[in-house]
Amino acid sequence: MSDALDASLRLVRAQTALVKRFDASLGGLHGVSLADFTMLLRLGQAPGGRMRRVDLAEALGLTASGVTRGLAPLERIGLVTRETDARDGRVAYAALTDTGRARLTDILATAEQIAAEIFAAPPWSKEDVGQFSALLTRLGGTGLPGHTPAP
Amino acid sequence: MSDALDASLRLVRAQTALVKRFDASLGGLHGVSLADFTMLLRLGQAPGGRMRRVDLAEALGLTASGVTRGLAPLERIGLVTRETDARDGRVAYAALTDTGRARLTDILATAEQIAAEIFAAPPWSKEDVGQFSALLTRLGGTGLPGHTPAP
DNA sequence: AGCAGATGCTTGAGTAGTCAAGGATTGGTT
DNA sequence: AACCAATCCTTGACTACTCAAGCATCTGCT
Repeated sequence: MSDALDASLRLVRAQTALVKRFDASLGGLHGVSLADFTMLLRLGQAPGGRMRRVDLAEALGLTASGVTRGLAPLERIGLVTRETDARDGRVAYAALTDTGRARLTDILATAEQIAAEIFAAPPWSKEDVGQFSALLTRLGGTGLPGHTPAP
Repeated sequence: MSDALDASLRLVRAQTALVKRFDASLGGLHGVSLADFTMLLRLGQAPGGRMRRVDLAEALGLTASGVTRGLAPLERIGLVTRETDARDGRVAYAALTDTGRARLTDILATAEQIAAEIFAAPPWSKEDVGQFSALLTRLGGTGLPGHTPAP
């Protein structure tokens, strides 16, 4: 088996393990999944804490229906609200509520901690993590805006 | 946002993109998903092309029920059969059929080609891929047995 | 003005997994 | 010999997505 195929299969395994770990900690401490957190985080990075739902889908690599379904529980528990556009009756915005913004701060702190733990053990040097991230970007993660790994 | 969290989120994105690509090509050419291929591949690596279902689950990072559900369509189309253990009535084996083995050969060739394409573009040097794979191993991918990336 | 096509969003149906519960079989302990 | 606990596997109910279809609204062309 080639290194390339080996790396591909390992990537799949690594992701499921990583998601499981985030889901366990985020779910236990804050009652949200990694997918929930990712949505909240992306909204938090947008100006005004709001985005058109279709743009959110694009930014997260989901379909429009994935966003509809994913936001529903967050709206239900009051972290996100739906807002309309005065000019265009088709579009609906997803916006962080004040509660949502506050919760996001806490959740982000937990997520940072989990990520730090994951990459704490060798062979992860600080440079490794940066390079690893850069390499992953090539694999389809356009990633999040405004982030450039430390040189 | 830390590099560690950034890398984690990119990993998730990269995996979904990679899976989509494999699924599209493998599905189009052979009618199987990446998950199907992974199951067949693991069986193919086992002595006699057969494993206890519970061991297959462990090897793939799935639950026992995930294996039951995942193997069902492969049994239905005749790539895998169920075998019993003469000594222990509880266990059931999953075994590649001759057809399954032949199909696996073809599918593997396609998978190798896809992986090669994915890692063909810069910044992927041969060493990068090997190191990348080694780093991924730390993230929970125990990976597949018997593979050591080229030095 | 009015229509055609594009855009934004939701919904129904399907897929791939999880967990929890349950049935069958085995093996160890008395 | 009889039971109790552990092991293997499947099934029902759920989650989180996908795609395809559908509805409402907007925009550009005539």
